[in-house]
Amino acid sequence: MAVKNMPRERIEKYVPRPIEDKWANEWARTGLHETPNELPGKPNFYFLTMYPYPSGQVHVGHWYATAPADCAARFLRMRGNNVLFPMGFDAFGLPAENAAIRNKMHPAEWTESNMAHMRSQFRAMGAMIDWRREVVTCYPEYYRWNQWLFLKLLENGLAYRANAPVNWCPKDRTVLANEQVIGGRCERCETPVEKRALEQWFFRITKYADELLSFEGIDWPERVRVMQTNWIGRSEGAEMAFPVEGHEGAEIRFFTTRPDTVFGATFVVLAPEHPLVAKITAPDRREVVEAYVERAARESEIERSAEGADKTGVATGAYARNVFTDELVPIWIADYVLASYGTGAIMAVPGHDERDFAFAQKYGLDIREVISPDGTEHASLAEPYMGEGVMVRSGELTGRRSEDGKRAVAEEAKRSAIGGPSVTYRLRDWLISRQRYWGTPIPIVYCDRCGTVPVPYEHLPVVLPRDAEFTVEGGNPLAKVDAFVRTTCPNCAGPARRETDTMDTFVDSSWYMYRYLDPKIATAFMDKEIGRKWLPVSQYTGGIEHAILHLLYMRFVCKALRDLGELWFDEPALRLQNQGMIVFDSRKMSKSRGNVVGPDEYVARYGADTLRMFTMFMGPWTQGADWDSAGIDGVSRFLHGVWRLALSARVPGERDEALERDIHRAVQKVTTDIEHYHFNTAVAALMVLRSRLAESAGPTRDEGIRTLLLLLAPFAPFIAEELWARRGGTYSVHTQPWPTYDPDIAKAEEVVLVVQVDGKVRDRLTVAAGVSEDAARSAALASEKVQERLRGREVVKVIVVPGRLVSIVTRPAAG
RNA sequence: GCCGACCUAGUCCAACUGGCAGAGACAACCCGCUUAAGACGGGUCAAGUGAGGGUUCGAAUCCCUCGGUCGGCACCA
Repeated sequence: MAVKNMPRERIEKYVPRPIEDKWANEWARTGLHETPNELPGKPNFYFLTMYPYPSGQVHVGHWYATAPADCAARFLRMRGNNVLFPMGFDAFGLPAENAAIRNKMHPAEWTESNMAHMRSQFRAMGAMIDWRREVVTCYPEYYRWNQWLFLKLLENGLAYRANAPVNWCPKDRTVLANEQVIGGRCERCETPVEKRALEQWFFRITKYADELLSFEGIDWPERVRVMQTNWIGRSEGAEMAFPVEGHEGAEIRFFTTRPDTVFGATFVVLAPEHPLVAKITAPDRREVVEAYVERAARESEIERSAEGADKTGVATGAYARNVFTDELVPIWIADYVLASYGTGAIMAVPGHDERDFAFAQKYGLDIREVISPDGTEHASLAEPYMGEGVMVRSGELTGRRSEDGKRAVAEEAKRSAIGGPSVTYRLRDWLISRQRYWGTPIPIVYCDRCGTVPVPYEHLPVVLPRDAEFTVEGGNPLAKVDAFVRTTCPNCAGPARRETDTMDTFVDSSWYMYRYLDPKIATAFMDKEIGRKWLPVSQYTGGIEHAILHLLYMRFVCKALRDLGELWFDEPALRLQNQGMIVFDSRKMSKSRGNVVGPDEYVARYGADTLRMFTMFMGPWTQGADWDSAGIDGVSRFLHGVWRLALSARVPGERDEALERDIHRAVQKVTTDIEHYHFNTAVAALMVLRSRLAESAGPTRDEGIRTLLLLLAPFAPFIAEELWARRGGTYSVHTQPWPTYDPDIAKAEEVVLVVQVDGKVRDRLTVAAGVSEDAARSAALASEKVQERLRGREVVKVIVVPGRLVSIVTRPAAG
């Protein structure tokens, strides 16, 4: 190759670090990342990415989340939008408290120093963060609005206190939301969770269950929608009640999705925690029942499910009347019935439910067929039949389709005032109380005279006291701070005690996107004037691990605030894009596993630009990746190559139309790839363009280099800025308009047309790109090689795919 | 157990609405540069798409069965 033999030009070596430091300073000095609330002629675009927990270092997981998001945000800015890309810290939470116990350092100090370090790391990354808008949730300026939110919800019946069996983590010594219990274990420390009955505060998210099932008007990934839908778990059916025999007024209420099977309800099962258990248990069964209830309370969910399909239970000795068959059926208790779902009781239909079948078999209870697939009665059932069919042994309803029977039974229940059609959800109300120090104090005071009294709005914030003792024995340090606990009642001025529970940190993150707009405003949770310019969020990105928890709470709070007249939209974020998780050796990275990969050494060795591009190059962003730094050299070589290319001397030559086409193609490819978050293929397109330009000459080469730098800017902002400046471009490359492309130029002039005969490629013809179907067909049929194959055969069919191929189908010629 | 995603060169990954399996990168190998190694630059090599079946002129792509990996849910009545 000609280029190869030319004397190598002496070009200064690319040394990333000094350049990156220089531009980071320059950007800060010139306020390049400060987004105004309005920019004439440019529409606002709110690009939100999930804020991190200030664990102490920005690890590669954060890079994986942030660098591609930043790339997309920068792209949108170059495309003419006024883009807001804020960042903050989810600064409350357990690790700070645990660190306090370990290191004798106050959680506030620990958090503060972590945030300082992480801010500088984000700066090194080059992300276009507008730090003037930073939100830090552990500052009173922030959390006073958590308290305000709590009071608002309380005022409107959306927050309440209840004694409920809750998930208790014995290690963290706090209550957990259902969402924080993974497989019966604490999400954080993996300790088996216990059940405890405690007075706790809840947010009434279930009120919005149905609305949360609708994703209308928002463009969210199917995967997240499915996960949230399953989590909410809407079930349609009927609620009904059977009276308890010999206990006037007592009845067992239950929910069923199969009211059509009620004629097969041969017993009733209560959860061990069901309030009626003590009342109805027969005297001779009392001892056994109490022992069972006690054992069930003691056992963790892990222990319970460890018993697997082997169901346990005891009879109460009491009976209920199945009002449809008019039979007396025994009432049992068993822990396979959950107190927290439906009414905590079921009608058991062993013939048509797997669990009830197993239970009935074990305890010798009646199994009756009431739904038959074909309408014929069977004497016995070898296994339960769960499908639809024809009702049998069902009184007046015998012979009906089970689908109709559902409605008929529910209506009958309504007519006889024992129940009616009903909907139940798997979703439970959101338990927000945490027995920990490092969180938002719940603004409630308990007064002996006035009871539970909300702290008046004008007394907010209830400030978390600084002095607290953090001990290994745990318990809530806040409860031991006398000066905090002891207070006066806002109502009667008498002595009172403060609530010492703090809020779940998911409360903080359920509305932080509103606070970014003006984190300083002291008169409201958000500056609504500014809010109208930005909200709802145009694009939200974040880890798929938040598909349920955070994203559901955030939607709920948005709807609640809307109903309180504080917001004017139904959904907080119009579009959502989830990146996959970054793992190490196929395992989640976590501090406890000690497999967290720190990015700093890579930044030191290769520069931030290389690491940024590498996080985007590893594979499809949505898919996640196994961290393997093996490929990072490829990206590094690419940037070195761009450096040499951009600083090389001009090469004299003619205009190059083929190169021009390649440039337009690259612009097209990179543009559409970023739009679809296909960063990996966009990087590949940049690599192609670089190598094409490296072997080119003339004015088109110069234009191409300019275009390459513009395309590179969102990916590798530092080197792009440096090279742009060195080539005489005006500051900053990041405020230049994004290059445009002409699809006509990008299109190839000539294409290779593949000609198949009976599925085998027989010839390739070079034809003009826009060639008509007819022309393609005749060209193919005219080909000599094709003619050879057609000898003695008859053409049955010719398929033409414009610009791609001609497929000729033949059969032996007749005769 | 149920639901979903994924499985393509040694490795990570591309491939539009079904149309010649390859864009890019790593590794390996070769060449250049170098006293040498490394670094750097240039090049070469490589799979018939997890297995089996089906639909189609044509399947990595659509359908069915099975296997593997990873998620979500998991006694939810």
